[in-house]
Amino acid sequence: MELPPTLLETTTFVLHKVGVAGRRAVAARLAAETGLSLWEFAVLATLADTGPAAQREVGGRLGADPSDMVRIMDGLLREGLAARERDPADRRRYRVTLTPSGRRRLARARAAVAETERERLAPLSPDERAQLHGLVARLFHGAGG
Amino acid sequence: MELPPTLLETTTFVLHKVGVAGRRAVAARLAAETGLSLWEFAVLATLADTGPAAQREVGGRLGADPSDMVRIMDGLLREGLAARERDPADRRRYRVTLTPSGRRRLARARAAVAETERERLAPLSPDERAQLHGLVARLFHGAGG
DNA sequence: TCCATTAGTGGGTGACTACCAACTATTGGA
DNA sequence: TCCAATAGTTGGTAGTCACCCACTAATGGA
Repeated sequence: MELPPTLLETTTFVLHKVGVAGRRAVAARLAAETGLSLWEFAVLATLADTGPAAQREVGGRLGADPSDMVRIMDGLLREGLAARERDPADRRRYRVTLTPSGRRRLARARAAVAETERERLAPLSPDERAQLHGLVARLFHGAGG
Repeated sequence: MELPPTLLETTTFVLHKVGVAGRRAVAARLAAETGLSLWEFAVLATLADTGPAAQREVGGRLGADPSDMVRIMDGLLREGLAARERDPADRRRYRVTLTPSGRRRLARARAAVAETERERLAPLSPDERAQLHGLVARLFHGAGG
């Protein structure tokens, strides 16, 4: 692909290409090494980072539709990576928790993601990687998610 | 969206989010101000940057499937932004050219893209924008497109 | 002259994403 | 006690994206 200068000079364009390729790489490795989808990984990570939570709260954090959350959670339950029980204080809610098995799977997933990350960012020095992360993080927050 | 640290610390993740949001913003503005899709813009830009070319060559440069190129080109022809005639030297090929009208539309499109780019990258100083562009460009080439 | 190859075309698919509407069970306040 | 609001669930849609196959017309070399 010998892209024309007009496109190569557009930061947004290159950024998008790199972002999509990166996401694909992470998703592929995650699936191959842990059997998890990106959404499943995100949910497990959320549970680990913020503790047990209602299904809707997890979905809200990740920007996932409640109806999609159900299906993601179904998969995690089926594999015993997460557990859910009704919240005694409000029985409409679930209290979703990470199981020990889920915690182990998450550890493997983190490693897979980190490894892919290392590969993809290999052209940059550690300083540059930190720079890049800082810049896109600012854009991320600046754009309101 | 209060994303969990695990995801926020993953450069690939944030990069993807920013990339997709940026692309959407550019596409929306492009559509609103010029009626062009991103692919149509890319094709016009390619024709302007590299001169008249066969349909397949344009598609090859952009990484677009030949069958998709046909449909994109149909739209451009319908609006009189591009013209195609059979290449006399090899009548299987088309020789696709940019019309004056296409050139004017492209100019407007470039302005729309540049404006959106300015908005999206507003949180960064000019130096930082250049830095970001340099970093992602290296990743783009490093990853082989 | 025959045939493998190439440019362009038309029709279509499968994956993914992000949605939406309608429903049940439950809650908490009027 | 009644009811609006909420958590979760089910089923389904619409758009995009990147493909793939089969076909025609034309080419150029054996």
